[in-house]
Amino acid sequence: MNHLSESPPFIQPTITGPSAAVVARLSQAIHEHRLAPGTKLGEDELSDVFDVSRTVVRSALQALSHDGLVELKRNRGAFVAKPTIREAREVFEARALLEPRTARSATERMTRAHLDRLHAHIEAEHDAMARAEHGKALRLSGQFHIEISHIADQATIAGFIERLVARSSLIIALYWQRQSAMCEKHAHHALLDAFSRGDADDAEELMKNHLVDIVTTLDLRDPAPREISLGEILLGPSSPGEKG
Amino acid sequence: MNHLSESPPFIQPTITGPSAAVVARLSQAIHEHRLAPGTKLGEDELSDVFDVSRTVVRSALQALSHDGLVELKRNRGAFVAKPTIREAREVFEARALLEPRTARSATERMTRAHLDRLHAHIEAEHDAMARAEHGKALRLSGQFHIEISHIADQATIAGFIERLVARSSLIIALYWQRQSAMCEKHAHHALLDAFSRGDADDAEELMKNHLVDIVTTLDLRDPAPREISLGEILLGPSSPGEKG
DNA sequence: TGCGCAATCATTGTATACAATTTATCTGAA
DNA sequence: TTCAGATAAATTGTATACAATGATTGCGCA
Repeated sequence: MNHLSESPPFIQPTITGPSAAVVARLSQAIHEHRLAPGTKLGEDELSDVFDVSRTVVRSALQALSHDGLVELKRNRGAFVAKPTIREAREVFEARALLEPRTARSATERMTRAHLDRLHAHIEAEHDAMARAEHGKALRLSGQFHIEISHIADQATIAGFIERLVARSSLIIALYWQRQSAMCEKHAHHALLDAFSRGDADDAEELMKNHLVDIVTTLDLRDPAPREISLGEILLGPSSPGEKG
Repeated sequence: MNHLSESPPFIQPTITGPSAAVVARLSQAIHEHRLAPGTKLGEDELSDVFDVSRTVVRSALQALSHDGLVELKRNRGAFVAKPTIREAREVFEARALLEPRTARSATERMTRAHLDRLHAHIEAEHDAMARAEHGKALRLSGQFHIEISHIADQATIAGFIERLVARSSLIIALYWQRQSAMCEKHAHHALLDAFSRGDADDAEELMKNHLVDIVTTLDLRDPAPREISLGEILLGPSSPGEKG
């Protein structure tokens, strides 16, 4: 179709060389929910799959861990990150702090070329949805936010938003309630409309509401399934079976 | 004196093991301006100094590069990062977006223990200033902001602020104008006062102004010293000596 | 004398070998 | 049968050896 179809992932090239390719493949797989949170990422296995040495695999895993996509446990290995409910809330609080203002800045700097690019992006999202390619649709949906942050032309903040969007993908994988990603499409259309009208106030407000909507579709109620408290739940606090 | 005197650096343990120690030593040295921006960080040299293999040095350098303290140039080596004026502006725009609201949140969660801790911190800053230990004073000054972000109890945002403070240290090393860090002390005192009064509005406003003050003490005017334009400056635009 | 080129040197990037730790399996006794 | 302990296998952490790239120096030529 267009350049968005197989576009490389969004993590900017903090690292280069072969490990960058491994980072790209892994992060794309995580963003498309082909790798579920908690999945073990064995070094030998990855070096075998990608036909590179463990050295570059380890470098890639370290990079991914810095971006919050992978969790490294010493002497235990690498796992696809599994954000807790608390972390999920924090991520969207941070996004609420950064993205509305960024949408405003983007509006002020928006050019015709930018608008065309965003329009093509939404088309690609729509396409993926229509073909029921949910993973790809989700990845593109996140990338839309990143495109906006880049238009705002604040590399530092854009970097933060990239990290937050990446973690949001994991959060959605874990805590998504409904199957309807329809609202996404509508919200993105509305944003594009505000951009094309040059209405910065509206863009800021729409982004703010959009983020609230996303959180609303998540189930972030405090769950019981914490292994530590299991004994307490069954036996009451300070049971003799649990030591200090 | 107290635990703040030789406290470990603030980068939270994303990595563990020997490389964490290398990261700690290097980042502290950078924060205290003992390592100037642009300094080459040779792998062999570092592995010799810290008595570890190049493997762990490389891991440490990669971690530092992700935190923005070190710049990795492929096949060229690692250098202490040298933020441009543009990046400097971006960093403080990001801080302006995050820190005032964080100061508000911190106020709302502030306990007596937190207040005592911040008070001790300011004392340590004052001490370092009095002894003319400028590097240490600067590091503690940045750490004050990080302490506040931790009190706000938003790990994700706190992580961003840590990165921004780290880069701010480099920015100050490059673009500081006056020698007077006095304003810092006063501003921190005023913030502590707002915290102890539980005045969230005031804390937010003070933090906002404090950040503006810091930027004011920097010289972020567009400079000529770009090597590319040197020829143009001396010979006029599109001189035959420079090729496209 | 000044410039361009080439060979040498130094440094970084990658792969592999070894050490340390964790996990799984097996044996044996209660 | 079940649990504990010990041994074996698998995996990760670290060090070192080799390859590739970039910087430097010296030579030759104009």
